Amino acid sequence: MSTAEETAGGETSAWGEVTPDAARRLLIAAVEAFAERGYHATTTRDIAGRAGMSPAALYIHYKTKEELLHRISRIGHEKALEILRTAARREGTAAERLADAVSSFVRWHAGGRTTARVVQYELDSLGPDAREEILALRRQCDAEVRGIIEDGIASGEFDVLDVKGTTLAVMSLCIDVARWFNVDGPWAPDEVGALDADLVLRMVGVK
Amino acid sequence: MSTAEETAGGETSAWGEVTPDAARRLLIAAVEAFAERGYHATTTRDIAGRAGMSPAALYIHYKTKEELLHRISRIGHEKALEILRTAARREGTAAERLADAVSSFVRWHAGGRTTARVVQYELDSLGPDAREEILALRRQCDAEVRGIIEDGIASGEFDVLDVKGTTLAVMSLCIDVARWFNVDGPWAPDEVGALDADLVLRMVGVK
DNA sequence: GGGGACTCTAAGCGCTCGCTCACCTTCGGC
DNA sequence: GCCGAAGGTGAGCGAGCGCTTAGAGTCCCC
Repeated sequence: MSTAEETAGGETSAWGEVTPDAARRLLIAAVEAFAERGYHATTTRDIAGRAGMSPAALYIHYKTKEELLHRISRIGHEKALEILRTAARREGTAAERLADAVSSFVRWHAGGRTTARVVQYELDSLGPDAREEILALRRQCDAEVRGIIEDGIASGEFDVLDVKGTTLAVMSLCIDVARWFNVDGPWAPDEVGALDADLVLRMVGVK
Repeated sequence: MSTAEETAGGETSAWGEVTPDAARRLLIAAVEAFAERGYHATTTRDIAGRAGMSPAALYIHYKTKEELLHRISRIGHEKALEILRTAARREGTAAERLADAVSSFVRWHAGGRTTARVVQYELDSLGPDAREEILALRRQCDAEVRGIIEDGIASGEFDVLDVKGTTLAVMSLCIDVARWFNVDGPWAPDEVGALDADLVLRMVGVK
């Protein structure tokens, strides 16, 4: 049960808010199809077929194919933001919070690679308005990470030359996991999370 | 340095080997179109139009639209490999060679973002045979970076826990530049290259 | 048990896609 | 000055696209 299980791993919880059931099945089918082939190469017939429905059924629940991508992007970014926000606001030193943020964010990208891939790489397929809405969420994600780094500098824990650039690099490390991570590869999401957390701490001058 | 210059920056040199002139113009037009809209969202009419030709002219020089992507991917990966190989084989300490590799590789991704975007993110749009050929080049790129890191460990310069994971992280940092870099943004390619080189040296435990 | 809301389907519309084909130029060699 | 190759065009083919529509099945409330 590769696909269903992978999607179930940490993602169905996020799709739980999507109702009714048929709409959720279509959305999950769309995530899988977009992740595999890309938004433009995916046909509405393919999405409906994966959900076990006729092509027309899609349009009962969604106005257009783009609305599916929009919904997926928004829910995915909200989940990403929640992950980072949780890590940023917990108790602990800046180093602990940064390591927590990176490892959980990386775990999300690795374990939910299907969703993460769509969320991170299909943004440009959205129309201008939808893209701007999603970009605002993305800036909030950046801000959470930057906040932790600034805290660490203020407390003297971190030694950082360029806050904005280092923040971008941290995000790069996390997001790029969605590009290369392979479920059948040698790593478990936990391992990549721990490894990248260690590397990020080195980047900010801890140890 | 708009599109023409950006393309000229480090890329037309690479396209110089493409002849005749019309074939090169089509190829450059395809790079721009693929980078802007993605492979599947780009039409052959758009490519031909950008090159100032009729839609049919494309098929005099290329058998299919996919052949264009294949050619772009191969030439781009060969250029990337050449950049990394040059840095890996120069004189100097492992730290100097790693910093050189990262900064020049990042400069290529930032300055030639148009090409790099196609090369790094449109791989899955190729057919199985072509993809496998390109993946072989990509593995060679990884190997060059891993080689430098292993040299640094052997010489005692670097302190690295996981060679394979650290190599992947270094590549992530470089490649992801193609996703976020904006020509009109606050950074010059040189600056990003220097910043990321510094961060990578921290990751391998130098300083 | 009849009516309305909701869900889904079969069929297909209009359009654009990748690609082809018949034909037209341009030009160097003799 | 004629000829064949090379490089180009306008028109258009078959296919598949996103999406619509007319109508059938199902369920719940009265």
